[in-house]
Formats: sequence, structure tokens, C-alpha cells
Amino acid sequence: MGPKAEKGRGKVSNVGEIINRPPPWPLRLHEVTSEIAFSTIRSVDTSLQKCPQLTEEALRNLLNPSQFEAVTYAPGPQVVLAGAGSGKTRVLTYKIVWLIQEHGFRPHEILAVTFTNKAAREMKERVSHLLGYEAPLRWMGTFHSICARLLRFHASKLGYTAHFTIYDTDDQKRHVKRMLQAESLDNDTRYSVDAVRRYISHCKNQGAGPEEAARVAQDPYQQRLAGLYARYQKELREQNAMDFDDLIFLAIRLLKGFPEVREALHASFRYVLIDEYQDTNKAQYQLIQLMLGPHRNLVTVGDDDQSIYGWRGADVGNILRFQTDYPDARVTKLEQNYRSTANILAVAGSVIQNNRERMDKTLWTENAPGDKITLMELDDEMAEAAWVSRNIQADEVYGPGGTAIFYRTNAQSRVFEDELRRRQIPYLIVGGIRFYERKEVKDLLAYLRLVANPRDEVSLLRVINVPKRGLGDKSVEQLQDYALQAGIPLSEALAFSTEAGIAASAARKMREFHDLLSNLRLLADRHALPELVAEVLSKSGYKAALENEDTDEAADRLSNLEELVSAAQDFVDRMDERENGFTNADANADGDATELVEEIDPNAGITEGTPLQLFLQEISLVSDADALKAGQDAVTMMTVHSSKGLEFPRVFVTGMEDGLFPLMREDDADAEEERRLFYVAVTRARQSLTLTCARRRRRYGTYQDSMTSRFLREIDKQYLEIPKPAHTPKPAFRMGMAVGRALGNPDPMPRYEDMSQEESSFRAGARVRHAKFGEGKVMQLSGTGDSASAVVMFADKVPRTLMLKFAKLDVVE
DNA sequence: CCCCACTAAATTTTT
DNA sequence: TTTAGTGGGG
Repeated sequence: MGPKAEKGRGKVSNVGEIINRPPPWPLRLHEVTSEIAFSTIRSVDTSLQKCPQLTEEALRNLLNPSQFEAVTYAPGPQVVLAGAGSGKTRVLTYKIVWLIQEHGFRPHEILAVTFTNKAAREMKERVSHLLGYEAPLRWMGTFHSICARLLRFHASKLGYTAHFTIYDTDDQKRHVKRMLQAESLDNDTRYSVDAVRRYISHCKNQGAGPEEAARVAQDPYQQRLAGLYARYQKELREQNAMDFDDLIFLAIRLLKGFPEVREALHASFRYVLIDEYQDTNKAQYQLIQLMLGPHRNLVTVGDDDQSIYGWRGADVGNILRFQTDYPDARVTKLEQNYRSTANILAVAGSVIQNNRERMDKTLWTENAPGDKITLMELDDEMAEAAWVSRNIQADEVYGPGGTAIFYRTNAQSRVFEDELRRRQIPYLIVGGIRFYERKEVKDLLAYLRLVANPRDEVSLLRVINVPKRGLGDKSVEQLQDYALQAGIPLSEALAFSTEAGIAASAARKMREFHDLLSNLRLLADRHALPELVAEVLSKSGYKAALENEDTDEAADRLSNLEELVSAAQDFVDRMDERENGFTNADANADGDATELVEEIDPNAGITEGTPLQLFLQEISLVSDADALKAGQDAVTMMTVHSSKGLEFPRVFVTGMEDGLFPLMREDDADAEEERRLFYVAVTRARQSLTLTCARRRRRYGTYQDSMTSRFLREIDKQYLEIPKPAHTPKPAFRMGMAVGRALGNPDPMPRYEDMSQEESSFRAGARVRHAKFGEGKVMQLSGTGDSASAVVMFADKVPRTLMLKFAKLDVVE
């Protein structure tokens, strides 16, 4: 055995008492074989030797009584309501170990769904560490990655091949756009690309197919949308492509339509754990029900207060309903917080208690009060960024690595970036424009996707003239017409460009492009993945085109593409390490191993696929937080959404202004979700929390006055520390925030505290009526007295700034 | 077919 | 302020 065999053994586990004894499950021959094929000869090997045993006593020492109950309750349905920072991950990890050691479940019989790939990875590591050997937790991952895996294996049952492409949102938009053009709807504003995309996504998240969407369509508009949905779905199937929602949606159809698959899964998943249950949507709920065998061993873990994905179809109802679904379910509440200071928790609590729809639970802590929460008001977003940066620079306790800056929208990151760079403070941005979403990276990936799946039209159309090879819109259109009429995929039509009636020179270029793709496919069979990526880069002419440009920007792009080559190298290295740790790194053992498995154990339910496929899939399904590496001494910046599940010693929550956080939109279905979002942001902080806001902020180029966030007004002031502004601004011109006033500063303008008492009927979010514009919604308020004005969004979606003094606005109840 | 210049529109959050 | 989309000229 390789050196890896030693890993884990001999390491001191943090389990209190360690008893060595072999794993409780018997090993049958064919399982050993498939384990070898998959990855884990090591685990089989080491497990036969030493294995620390978790005793009940040890657990009692390690966990509080609620945690202990959550871990040891088995079997049967169970819901764990885990407040922020209450040791949820700890509970999940120990529970899995407990199930394996005490109840004899084998690692691959446990299905564990996490919210991010990173969480899955960490959990695997922790469990392995506790067990003392690498546990083959093959079914631990996100809904999307687990479904992708399942679908890879059973693709043919649904009319796809195992080589299917995963379309991301951008690909999806491109396709919808093309479809709207084909239907001559591209000039009809009611059918915007985004509206159609959202409709389709919404249907799938509800588990509704095109037929059902058509059935429930209320009016001609919705009927048309349902028709577009049907076409979209058909075309994606023809292109052997699935979008994100399809991964869940088609997995449901697979399990519904093929009882043998369902039963195979029921037999193999003997325990099911779902993390972040409050963020599951209706489709995911259906999927869970379908995957769950007759055993009812279902554990859901979540916190209704942290449900922040309602806009993407997540249904808090799932967690609220769990006890109705399973009346005998054991409910355990984890209410003790170990993460934050008491002051931080008090702030979080004082705000979240304003939500009406909550489950009954109170977070408490034994931690010290800690510092008060700093609330700082600045002139504008530049001053905000400068103040925060200066603070970080001056700080000696936490350092950049212990600090995070949160904001509500990605657009806010820019000023912080500029300021931190100016001060030479290392920083790291999570999200925003991701590496894999850069134009050049997506271009190169499109070539790779075409190699894997020739029917991927979105990718084909993306790169047919990238780099420029003289194939304009007109020839491409002719090609599409021909393909449609001949009933062949676009990629094959390329070879018949002359027959398609395309001008001679363009026709020749098309054949050349066709040959290029064929050659790349041949290369894919012979070469390892990194070489393939490098070949695509040069053979496509992409490299040459960038070199010819000879600009700094082109050089940047080229280096990004070279980074993609190393990403491919990293990927195969990782695969080798994981899958073939016991063999030589370079052998093309992946393919052989896969075949072996299918031959020996066709019911394993998985096929790992080619390295190219797996690489593309991983890229499609990584999230921002997944890429976040710990241990770097850099300030971490991200949206509040991305911060979920993370923690930092010091946190700045920025942009605390009404309209921005909470963010106002015309159709905000759930104002409480913003409050939960704020709750999530606050509870990320361990020691130090700072809230900042700006009196005015630049939005689309022009400055707009803003008012402090209503959430700040909900905070009990005893927990706040409000520093004096560095320089006193001319109060007459601003809505002089009462921040200064709280310190006894003579500031004539009412703000912060006065606002909280004054129940002005004009509040952001209020519905109002205007004599001329009709009904609308107040998006933003600014100014006081005679200069008070409101930004109101009316039915025509045009925001108007109205002076309250003149405009006759009535509040609509 | 390609490129440049001008205009319009846009900012939620993500697998 | 920035980016995407369009239209005209080469």
C-alpha cells in the first residue's frame, strides 16, 4: 500500500476515550471489490487494523445534552433545529460517526446533503479523522452534485447520454434568447430573456414539467410561457444539456419513472441526512421523499431564521412542516451558541425577534459580553470604505485574515477593493465575477464542452467565430436553417456547409472548424486532461489571437487561460490522489476502474465518467464559498448570502441603509427574508462586529441620499457604541443622522432614534397612490421637512423622485 | 464581415 | 459608472 495508507492512523483523535476495535460491519467480497475500484482500498485495509471507538461516555463529555440527543437519537425521523453557531457541524459529524460505529451503517449507505461542496469536503475530512481511516462517504455532497452523479449513470433512461452538458445561467440565457428570436418575441418586452428564464426555473423548482405548467396556466401570457418552456426543454434534450434546475427536476423524473432505480437507491441509502433544510425547495423536498426508503431514517438539520433563499424557490415551510410529515419525529433544539459574544448575539436577537413567522427557539450563550457593537455613519460609500480600511489597518488584534467585510450586493465591493488595494491590505473577494465565468475562460470551456458533447449548441454558437474566423451571423443562420431542415445536429451540419448553400469561403472555414473539433476529440482520447486543455488553447487559435492583440488585457486573459490548464492539472492530481491513491499517479486507471465497477457491480449506481466530464462538471457546480481557502492572511469580502455557514473573528456589515439593506424591490414578496439575511450576517461574527452606513451613496452614477436601515432602529441601544464622526458634516444639507445626536452633538436633523418613534406613514416599502401615476411603492426616502422627497416606483416600473411637499401622495392600506 | 462609435439600460442574492 | 446592444461605415 502507498504512503496514503498510513494517513489517519496514529493521529490523535479528539475523542475522549479511544478503544481499538474493528468496524462493526461485515465486509462482503463484492463490496470490497467495488470499494477498491472506487477509491478506498485504504479504508478497507486500515479498518481491519485500528479504529478508534466513540463511546457514549466520551460523547457526553464532548457534547452538551441537546447535542448529545441529536447525535445519538437513531433510528427514525428527526429534526434538529440548530441556531447559528450552536455546533451544528459538530453534531452532524459525530452523528455520522455514531451511525457507523454504533449502529453498523456503512459509510456509503449514508446519504448526506450539504449546502456547499466545501461543507461536504470538510465533513468528510472530519468524519474520516474521527474514524481513523478514510471513510468512503460517497453520497455526501450538494443536491446538485449528487443528482448530477445519479443522472450521469442513468442519462439514457431520460433521453440523454452520459456526456450531457450542464448549462449555467449564462448558457441558459443565451439559449432563451435564441429561442425568443426564433419565435419573433425578442421585441416584446413582456417576454424578456430573464422573465422567461425565471418562469422556467420557477416551474422546475416547483417540480412542474411543461405539461403541468400548461395545465395550470391562467391566461394567454402564461400559456405562451408554458409553450416556451416546452420548447426550451425539448431543445435542451436535443442538445444533450441540462440546466441547474434540471439536475433536481430530472432526478425526480428518473426516480418517479423508474421504480427499479428508486428501489436500488432505497436499498443503498439506509440513512439520509439533509443539512440547511430551511433552504430546500419544493422539488428538493419531492426528491428527498423519493430517495427515502421505507426505513424513514431521515434527519433534517436547519434553522428557519437563516432561510435566505426564498427568491430561488426555497420554502421555509419544509422545515416548519416536518413535524406534520413525521408526527413521531424527534425534535431537538440546539440553542446554545458557542460562536459569538453575548453582545453580538443580543443584537442578532433583538432584530430577528421582529419576524412574525418563526419557530419557537431562543439562542443563548455563556460567552462573555465582549465589546459593544460599533455603529458608524459615514458621508458616502467612499468614506465608508476608507473608514473600514483604516480600521482594519490600525487593528492589531484580528489582522486581515481574521476580518471579513460583508455587503448586500456585489456592486458594493468595488470601493472596498480600491481602498484596500490603495492601502496595500491583502484581500480576497468571494463571488462577483468568478474565474470560471470570465469570458475567455468560458470560451475555452465551450471548446472542451463541445469535445465532450458535440450536441451542445450553446457552446458551438459561442465559439464558432471565436476567435474570429470569418463566420458571421449570416452564414451561421444559414447553417442553422440547414441543420433544422436536414434534421441533424448543428455540429454535423458544419461538414455540409457547401450543401447548405453557404458562400464558398465561409463554407470552407466551417469545414475547417468541423475538422478542428474532430481532431480535438481524437486528442481527448489519447492525451491526459491538462494536455488536452493546452492543445485546445493553441489549436483553436485562441492563444494566437490573444498574443496578436498585444495588450495588457490580452495578456491577462492569456494568463487566466494558462491558469485553467493548471486547474486541469490540479484536478487530475486530486483525482489520482483520491481515486487511485494506491496506484501510480500517471496511469490512465480512471477508465479501467470505471469499467471494472460497471462490470462487477452494476447496481453501484454511479459511473465516474471521463476526467474531462468530471472536470467540466466540477466547474459547473462549484460555488464561490467552495474556493475559499482558509489560512490566508487576507481580508475576506463577500455578499451576505455567500457568508452563510462561515464565521470570522471580526465582521463588518456595510451599507446599512434602507433600500439597500433591506434591499427594496417592487415585488419583494417577503420582507422578513431581508431581516433573516441581516441575522445571518451578524451571527457570523465571533468577537467583533461593526455596522456601517453611508448618508448618501452613488447609484448608477449619481448620488442619492439615504436613510439608515430600519434594522439598526430595531437594535437595543445599550449594545451599541456610536463613535463620533471624524469630521462634522454640514448638518443643514444632510439628513444629519442622529448618530451624532446620541452623543449630544447638536444636530437639528432627526434621524436614527427619532425616526424610530415617529411613525411616519411614508416609509420605504409603503404602498402609495399618486393622482397622476397611480399606485406605487416607496423605494427610498430622503430629506426632511420641506425638502423631504421619496423615490417611488409606479406600475410602469419608472422610479420617480417626488417632493413630498408638492406631490399628493396617499398611503394605501 | 469587421470595427468603431454611439445610445440605452442597469444593479439582488446563487446552485 | 459601466456594460450591452445597435447601426453605420470601411
